[in-house]
Amino acid sequence: MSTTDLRLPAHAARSSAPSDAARKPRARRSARAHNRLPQLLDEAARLFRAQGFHGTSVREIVQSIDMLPGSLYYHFAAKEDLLAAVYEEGVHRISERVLGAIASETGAWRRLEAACIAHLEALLEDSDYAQVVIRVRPADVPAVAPSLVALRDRYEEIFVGLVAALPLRRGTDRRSLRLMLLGALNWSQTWYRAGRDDARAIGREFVALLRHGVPSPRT
Amino acid sequence: MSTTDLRLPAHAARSSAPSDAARKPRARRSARAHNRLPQLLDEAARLFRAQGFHGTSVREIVQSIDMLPGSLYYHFAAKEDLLAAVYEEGVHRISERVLGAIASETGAWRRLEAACIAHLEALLEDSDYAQVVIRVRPADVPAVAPSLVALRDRYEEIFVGLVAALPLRRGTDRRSLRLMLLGALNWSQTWYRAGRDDARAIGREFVALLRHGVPSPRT
DNA sequence: TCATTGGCCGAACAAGTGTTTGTTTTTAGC
DNA sequence: GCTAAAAACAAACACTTGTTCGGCCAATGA
Repeated sequence: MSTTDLRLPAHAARSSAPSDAARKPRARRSARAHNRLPQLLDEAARLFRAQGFHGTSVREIVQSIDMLPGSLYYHFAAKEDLLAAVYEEGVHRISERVLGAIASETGAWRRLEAACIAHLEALLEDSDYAQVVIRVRPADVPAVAPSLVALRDRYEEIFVGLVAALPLRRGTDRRSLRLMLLGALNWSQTWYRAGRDDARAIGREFVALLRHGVPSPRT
Repeated sequence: MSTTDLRLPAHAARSSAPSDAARKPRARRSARAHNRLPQLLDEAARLFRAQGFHGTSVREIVQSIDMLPGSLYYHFAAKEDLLAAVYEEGVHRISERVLGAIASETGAWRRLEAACIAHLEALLEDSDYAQVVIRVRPADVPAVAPSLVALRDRYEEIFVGLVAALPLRRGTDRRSLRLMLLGALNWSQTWYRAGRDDARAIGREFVALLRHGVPSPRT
């Protein structure tokens, strides 16, 4: 399912012939019981989210799970590939959540609203992985930037579809609509504070504002 | 005019008595002919905007203006204070631009629109300074974070006023309105591409969407 | 003309960076 | 129980990071 060309460490290099056609799906490496890759990813997500990519050192990441810096390079060829893995998982989680939310809804506007709420919940109250997707700029990680952009674009395709389904007057600029909505949603990461704000309420409010406009007086 | 408690280098320390009342406005240090502080700030803004704070080293900054790393510390006590200076200048520039734009407009909605367009122009097509304000997160620069937040909050007060002036139905949540609008505007930094997109058009479009809502069919 | 000092150089410092390599321990399959 | 691979250790490497500090020189105001 992995679409990023994630550069793996040397020991996991492609088997043999450089031009072997019919490459197997390459079953995920056995995965033993004692494998701290999940914890490694969790910690990386936590720190990348809180401090960004350049603001987080590999020592910081491995320290909190009692691992040594060098051990990271058994799992990933470089720090940037660790970020790529976290990012991919983040996109995966948001996608799942959003797709799940819209599946049970009918009606273009209700589906869009459900998607926005799910997007926000994942972004504000859920996992660190999702937040990394919004927090870290692909340009900060040159080696894997194209992969990250591709992932994000593919995710936003969901919203392209949702907006396309809206019953709008002919000639309406649906791109602006989408960009405005997603921008407002994503930026909420800046001002959102748990307890004070509520993801569901924000999502509903923003969609309503976009749908009906701001309520004008004496109407 | 400086509101950030910008920690200056040692040679510019407060004169003498620790508890001297009636402190002079402290006229800006003489500023000789040969002073490359402006170029230093320009380069810092350029790089902080493109690569973020942690992604930019002090050597990178001074190198492009043929300065040595140590010389930076004649002007600033720390790298973080350089960022603070750039940030402050950025807020100053956006503020000037926005205030200038709304001064010549009457009518609450027209003023808001003018402000958004000016905000976007500064953010997308104008100076690096303004972009730093949106790009760099205060949390990335702990030592001066409070100052940065205060600056940004003070700037956003302009929009609080503009939104407060809108003729809306009683009970409308003006905070959501403002957050949605500013969020959408700020996030445009992510997808905007010079040539393809146009700041003025984006501003007009977003304000229109917020005012009237999306145009529904057969109305 | 001369003392003053703003502005910067030159050279280093200690700490931290991502990464490599050889080796050891642990686990799974036969 | 033996073996082969997985997973991680231990210890370094080469380099970059932000920062310090003494000295130097040109410009400035008297």
